[in-house]
Amino acid sequence: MSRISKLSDAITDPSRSEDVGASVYEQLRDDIISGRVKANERLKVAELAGRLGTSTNPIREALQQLRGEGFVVMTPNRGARVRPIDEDFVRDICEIEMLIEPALTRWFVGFATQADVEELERIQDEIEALNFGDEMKHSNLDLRFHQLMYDRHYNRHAVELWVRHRHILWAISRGFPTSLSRQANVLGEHRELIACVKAQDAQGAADAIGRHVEGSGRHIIERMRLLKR
Amino acid sequence: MSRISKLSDAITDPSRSEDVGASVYEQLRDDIISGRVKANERLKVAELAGRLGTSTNPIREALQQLRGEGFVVMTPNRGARVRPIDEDFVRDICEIEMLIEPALTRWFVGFATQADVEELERIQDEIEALNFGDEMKHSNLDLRFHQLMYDRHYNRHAVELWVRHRHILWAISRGFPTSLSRQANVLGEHRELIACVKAQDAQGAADAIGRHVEGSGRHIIERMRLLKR
DNA sequence: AACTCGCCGATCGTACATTATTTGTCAACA
DNA sequence: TGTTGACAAATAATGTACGATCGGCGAGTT
Repeated sequence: MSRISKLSDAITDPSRSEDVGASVYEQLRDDIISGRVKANERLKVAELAGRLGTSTNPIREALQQLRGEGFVVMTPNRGARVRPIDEDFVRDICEIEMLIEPALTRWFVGFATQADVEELERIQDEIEALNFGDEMKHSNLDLRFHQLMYDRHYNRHAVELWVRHRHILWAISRGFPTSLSRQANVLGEHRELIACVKAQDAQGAADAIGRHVEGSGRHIIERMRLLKR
Repeated sequence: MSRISKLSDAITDPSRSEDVGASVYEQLRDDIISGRVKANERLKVAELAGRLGTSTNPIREALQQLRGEGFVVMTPNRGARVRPIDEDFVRDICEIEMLIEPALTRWFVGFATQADVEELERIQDEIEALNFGDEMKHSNLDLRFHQLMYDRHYNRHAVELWVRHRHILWAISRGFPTSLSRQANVLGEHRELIACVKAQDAQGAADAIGRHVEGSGRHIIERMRLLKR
């Protein structure tokens, strides 16, 4: 396994020239999401090719894919620019999630089995035991928690949207510390969610997940503001 | 000028055989959405290049973009396959729209000016005067109608999602006749929507647009079923 | 029958050619 | 003198061609 996200701010070392391929995409995507490249900055294929130690074709294809996902905007014969990943972007995504996730959750309440509830509780116990000690582990547990609810939903398109949005938000908030207040809220909302599933209260569960998403978005935006100065 | 649009056996639409401006991307996308290429069919770059009269690079880039948008799935060193565009796909998209459009509409009710209402009524008058006589013209008018409501929304991401979904649905339903019952419903829902905007009834408007989307999706799915046999 | 080797086909990466856009220079003119 | 226009050179995107590499598949050997 040779996928090491050898970062590389503005200027990269051409040291490792072998391998790569699809990871050019990941590199560019990460650079955009994490704000290493500035908003609306022009992305020249030749320059990127030099930086990443490949030729132009992989760059071009990666840019096209990113365009399809909406991370860069391209105008004919004028190349690509990075879409600004700012507070508005986070707000936009979170607002969409505040529409989608409650709907997915509502469905889950009508579908969950006793085993599902127990699994949710098990994961939640792990999360609380970990108590935000390891960012990576916490993120994985949290992912499992929500995946358990969404993964079996029939609307694959909506779930994919959720996955993509979650990836983006995670990439943005990676490295941020989670405030104590937010930590408490996360645990509370998860517990409330489980209770609603147990009680078969679909509306309550939807409301809880709505607050969960909203709080998460708010927290990320506030962290972004802090980082700006 | 060496652009000879060398088309193309069974698969191409003869209507625009020499449209140079039509990009490779649009061609492939249309072929997928309209079902001209079968679900899960393999998309070989060399073959497509031959069919569309270009070399392989434009094809590769178009495929990458389509991958970003979710129309094809690609596995490393094994190329691209078509994501099936079936009833489930339409249902998934419509369900998402049934979440997003009401939210956008709700915002519009709180934002609309007198001039907006008048413009809506003007467009609606045109739609009714046309009375589904010309599919293309009707589609454009309908687009203007909804664009007027959504285009100024602050959540660009949500609006883009709407635009993309609308494009897909339009491409699928293009060529289908609209049933008389559906025609009546469309007009009624538009009028109801305008009335709610006038009365500043956000909830009513959201409900109306929800029914509008749901009805539209149902209609498309039923047409797809008819075409299947 | 299972495993290996080598061929075929297709993708992936590199290099090059072409075309479009931007930039810079200079001269004509008010 | 400052502005504008055209034209030329640079810059970068788009398109073409080709070799390298990987995965599948069947023949042949043990």
